[in-house]
Amino acid sequence: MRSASIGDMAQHPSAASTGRIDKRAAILDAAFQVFARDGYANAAVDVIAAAAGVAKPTVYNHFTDKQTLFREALAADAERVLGRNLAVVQRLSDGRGELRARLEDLGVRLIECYADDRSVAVRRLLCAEASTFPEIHSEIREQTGERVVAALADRFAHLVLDGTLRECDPAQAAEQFEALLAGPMEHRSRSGSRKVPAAARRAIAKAAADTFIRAYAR
Amino acid sequence: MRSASIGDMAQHPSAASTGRIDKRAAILDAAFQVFARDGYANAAVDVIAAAAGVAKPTVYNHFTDKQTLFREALAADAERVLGRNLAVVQRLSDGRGELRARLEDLGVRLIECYADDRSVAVRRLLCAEASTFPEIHSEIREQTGERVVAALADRFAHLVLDGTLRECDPAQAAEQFEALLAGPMEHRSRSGSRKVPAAARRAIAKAAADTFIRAYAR
DNA sequence: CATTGATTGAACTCACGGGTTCAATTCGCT
DNA sequence: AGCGAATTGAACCCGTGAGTTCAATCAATG
Repeated sequence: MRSASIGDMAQHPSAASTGRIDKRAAILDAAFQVFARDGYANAAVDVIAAAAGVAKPTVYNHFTDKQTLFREALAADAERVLGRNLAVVQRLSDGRGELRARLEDLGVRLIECYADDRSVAVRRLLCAEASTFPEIHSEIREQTGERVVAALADRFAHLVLDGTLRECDPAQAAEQFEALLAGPMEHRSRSGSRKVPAAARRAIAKAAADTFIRAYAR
Repeated sequence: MRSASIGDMAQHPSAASTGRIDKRAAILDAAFQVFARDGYANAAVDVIAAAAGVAKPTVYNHFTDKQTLFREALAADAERVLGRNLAVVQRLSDGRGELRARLEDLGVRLIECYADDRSVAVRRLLCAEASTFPEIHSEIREQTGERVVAALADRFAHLVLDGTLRECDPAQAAEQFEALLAGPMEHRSRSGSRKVPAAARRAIAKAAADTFIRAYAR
C-alpha cells in the first residue's frame, strides 16, 4: 500500500466501507481537480492516480487513455454545473413578489453558480483546450450555457405573456440578462485574482436587474 | 546588454533586405502564432524557431527561456489589441449624429476588435495559462480590458454631463455596455466554432445599443 | 582585410510523462 | 473456503521537448 495515499481516501465519506467499488468516481473526481489545477498537458496521470488513491494501471483500466479520462471528467462536472444552474432558473417561476426582487434574487443565485470553483474550472478548461478538443467545446457548451439561456428565455416568455415584461424577443432578453451578470463578474475577477466578495456580487445583481427592468419591464 | 538589440529598435516591418536584423520581432510574432495554435505546453521551441526562420539557439539568445518568450510574445500582442480598442472608443467622442447611431457604430467596431483572431487568441491564452502564469493574468488583463472599460466610462461621463445620458454611474454603464456586446458574442461563438457572421454581429450591436439606450438615455 | 559578435545546424543531455507488462495481492461473491 | 475479477506496485519502453554545447559561418564595422 502506498504511503502517499494516506489522506486520499478521506475525501469520500462514502469511501469508508468502500473496498474496490466506485474507484471510478474517485478517479473522475481526482482527475478533474488535477486537470483544473495543472491544465491538461501538465497533468500527469500518475498524479491523478495518486490523488484518487489508486494505482496507475487502474486508471487505464477504467479509461482507455488520458484524453478519454479528460473528456469524461469534464463532462461529469459540467453536468453538475448545468443542473445547479437550471434549478436556479426554474425558481424564477415560483416567485410571487415584485419583479425587481425576483430578478435580483435570480441574479445573485446565478452569480453564485457562476463564481463556484468547479464552474470556473470547467469554463477555464473548456476554453483552454478548445483547440485540442473541438468536440468537447461544442458538446458541453451547447448543452450547458446554451440550455441555461434557453431556460431563462422560457421564463421570460411567460413574463411577456402575463404582461410583466414588454413585448420583446425572450431569447435576446435572456442573453442580455446573463451578459449583464457574467460580464461585470469577469471584469471584477480580472483585477486581483481573488474571489469577488459577496457584497460586490449583490451589487452586480442589483445593477443588472435595474438595467434589465429599465429596458424590458412594461 | 545585447549589442544586437541596436537593430531591434529600427522597426522595419519589411524584412526584405533583412540580413540579421529584427530577428527578435520575427521570433515574437512566430511565437505568438504557435502558442495560439498549440497552447503553451504543446508549443515546441523548435517549431517556433522554424516558423520564425531562425535557429533554436538564436531564440535562446534573445529570450532566456520559454516562459520569458511566452510572456513577451503575449504582452506584445496584447499591446496591439489594446491600442485598437482604445482607438475605437476614442472615436465615440467625434460622433455628431444620433446617440443610437453612434452607439451602434461603436458596438460594431468593438465587436470587430473582439472577434479579431489575434484578440481571440490573446484572451484564450490568457485564460488557459492563468493558473500557470498568474502574473500575466493581472498585468495584461488590468492594462487591457480594464483600460478599455475605463476609456468607455470616460466617454459616457461626458454624455452624462451634456445631458445625453441620464444621471448614472458611468463606470457601471461602461461595464454593462461592454457586457451587452461581449456576452452575446461569446454565446454565438459557442454553437459551432465558426466565426460569427457580420450580419449577426450587427444585430448584436443593434440589440446592445437598444437596451443600453432604454436603460441609460435621458 | 581582419576582427567582432551574432547566427547557424547538428548533435547532445536530461527530465518528464504516456502507456504497458507482469507477478503478487486483494476483493467480492458464492 | 475458494474462485475469478479487479487492483496493485514496480519496473520498463519510448517519444518528446527544454535547454546547451560547439565548431563553422556570416554580416558589419574600423
